[in-house]
Amino acid sequence: MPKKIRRPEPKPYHHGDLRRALIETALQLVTQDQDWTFSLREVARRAGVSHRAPYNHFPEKQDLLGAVAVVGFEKLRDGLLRATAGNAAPEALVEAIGRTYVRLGLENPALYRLMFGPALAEAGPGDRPTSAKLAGRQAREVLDDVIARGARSGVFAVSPDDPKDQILAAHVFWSALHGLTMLAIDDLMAPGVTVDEMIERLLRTEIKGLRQA
Amino acid sequence: MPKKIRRPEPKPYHHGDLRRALIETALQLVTQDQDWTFSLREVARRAGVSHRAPYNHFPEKQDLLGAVAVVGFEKLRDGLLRATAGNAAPEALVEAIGRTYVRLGLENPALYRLMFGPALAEAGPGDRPTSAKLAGRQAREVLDDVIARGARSGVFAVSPDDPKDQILAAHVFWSALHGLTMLAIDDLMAPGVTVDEMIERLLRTEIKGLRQA
DNA sequence: ACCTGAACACCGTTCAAGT
DNA sequence: ACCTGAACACCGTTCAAGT
Repeated sequence: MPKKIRRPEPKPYHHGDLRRALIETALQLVTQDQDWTFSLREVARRAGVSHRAPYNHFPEKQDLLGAVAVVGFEKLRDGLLRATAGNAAPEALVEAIGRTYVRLGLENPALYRLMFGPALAEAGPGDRPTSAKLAGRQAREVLDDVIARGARSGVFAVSPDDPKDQILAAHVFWSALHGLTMLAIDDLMAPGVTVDEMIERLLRTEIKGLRQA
Repeated sequence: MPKKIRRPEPKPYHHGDLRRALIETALQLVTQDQDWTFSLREVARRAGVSHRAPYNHFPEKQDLLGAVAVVGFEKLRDGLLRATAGNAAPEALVEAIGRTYVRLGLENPALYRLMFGPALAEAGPGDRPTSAKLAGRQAREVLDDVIARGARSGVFAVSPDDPKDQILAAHVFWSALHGLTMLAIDDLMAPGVTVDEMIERLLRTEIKGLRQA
């Protein structure tokens, strides 16, 4: 029998899946320390590698930020999907997805900021949309689907046969949710106005604006 | 007659109103170069002073960013005030202020990002809201006023006697406008969806959601 | 009171080597 | 192929002086 074949793990990953480890470490900085302005060197330090090592996996710091944002958007998408899993009435679905969206954003403000902040700045090779942007759009598609269901049921003033019409309606709802989440994170709401009040008021307004006249 | 009393301006402002000059220089970087991540040293360089000089007027870089954001919020407020100067019908006022808000934001994306980004992070002495936050709230008050006018005219489903009700309604509208502006700046809208389409759709939805049933 | 210049402890990124 | 370590050109902020 060879002596040390059973992986003594002399150091966690002096080689191995460093790419994944870096994303994980960065995500930890964002989620646990609520720090979305970490330095690449700090990530490398915590991952136990030299400050040069990340460049073997990400051409620029920007690309690591993008990778973290992708994970964030995937989490958001999963949460929204879970919130709309049943086949409730369209209004109830809109309420569920709206509450979930804002809650997920405020649960991890640093991650939300990163997702919609520096991570989106990359250009992407050849003007193609960045992977973070694509992940963001995929999260939004859950909203599209909820609106489409309302359109098909005839409850919403949205054409069931016109995808563009559904997408526009979903974008408006997304705008409201995104704006509220950002204003809440930035603490820009007037004193005395709570987020919960705002969510309920926003949902009532948006649903009314969406409903068949 | 004395020889050189007519201001030979040996150097623009080796002393003088450096504070204002720094804000002006930073604003130029943001507005003309669309760079809202400038360094303090770069601002000092362009202003023709040593990199230490700004610290005589701003305790931290953050405070200069805050001062720039204040100017941005004042410009936004002025624009919104101008757009709602007449006494048009409530719906027309909402449309005018909405279009103006998004237009102003997209006219200067870097400034809008700065205003709602790093500039808001400061804590402010003793938990008092930062001057940038106060300026942001003052800009929002123009929205409050438009909603209040609609409430008094009986067109909107908002109580004319309940300021909180008006503020909530204004916040919802603000959320939608802010969200759309951010999504547009971040280029997160689905391909094929234009900002103009979005503005019109958003205004129709919000006005419908606002109107008396 | 306001400015300069040197200094400190950091960055992101690159180069030249190591295995 | 992936890693290290030195190096470069920057930062924000502070200290010790200058006027």
